[in-house]
Amino acid sequence: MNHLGQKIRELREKQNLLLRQVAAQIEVDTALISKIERGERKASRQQVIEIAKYLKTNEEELLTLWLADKIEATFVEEPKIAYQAMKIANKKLEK
Amino acid sequence: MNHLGQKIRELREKQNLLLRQVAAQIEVDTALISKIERGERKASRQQVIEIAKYLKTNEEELLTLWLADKIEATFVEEPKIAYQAMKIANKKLEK
DNA sequence: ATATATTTGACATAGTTTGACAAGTCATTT
DNA sequence: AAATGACTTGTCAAACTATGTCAAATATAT
Repeated sequence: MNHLGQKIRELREKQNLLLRQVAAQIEVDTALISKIERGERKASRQQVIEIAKYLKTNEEELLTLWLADKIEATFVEEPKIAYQAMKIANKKLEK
Repeated sequence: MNHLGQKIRELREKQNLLLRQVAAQIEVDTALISKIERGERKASRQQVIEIAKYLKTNEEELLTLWLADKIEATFVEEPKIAYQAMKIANKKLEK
């Protein structure tokens, strides 16, 4: 889990930006960005879009990581049946 | 979506049981079972277990359908990126 | 040591989910 | 055509969960 947060942190550090700077841009508290990067809190869809814009990165890529985190959170409590359930869910996508 | 509800209805009808009978066993309102079967409401994990017991079917199989529904619900609003996100999430399971 | 950056925990509040209830439809029986 | 039985639908309060902020704690850099 936490593909999104790791990616955001990587992008932010590469550009030498502070949490506070990202926070100011997307108009939330610094603590929230910190939590998002460490996977302690989920970003909203809209926040992901704004972060992508500010970090000048591909919006769709970030949203994909965000969604992957959501999917993983769904099955993390059910390791025994997760694989089989994923297989079933996947059928929806092949159509 | 709604693998679980369809399966429950199928099992219930095969055994000629009424909604009200299932409802009584798992101690909820009939309306709730109706909604679960039609996918209007999610069953709780515990309800799935109790339904499996009462309908004399494999608990793990029902829980797998229940989880598949939850996974599908996660990506249904994101059709464009769902496939790629599923691919990423899947990596967790191959380990 | 000080200043700056980040993390943590607690909190209020906003938002969502839950299950029950009452009223509704629809099909069958009397 | 009224009554009955099975199921469905809409609404509501209560329970639960998520959200973002604040203040304080900790870590890092100068």
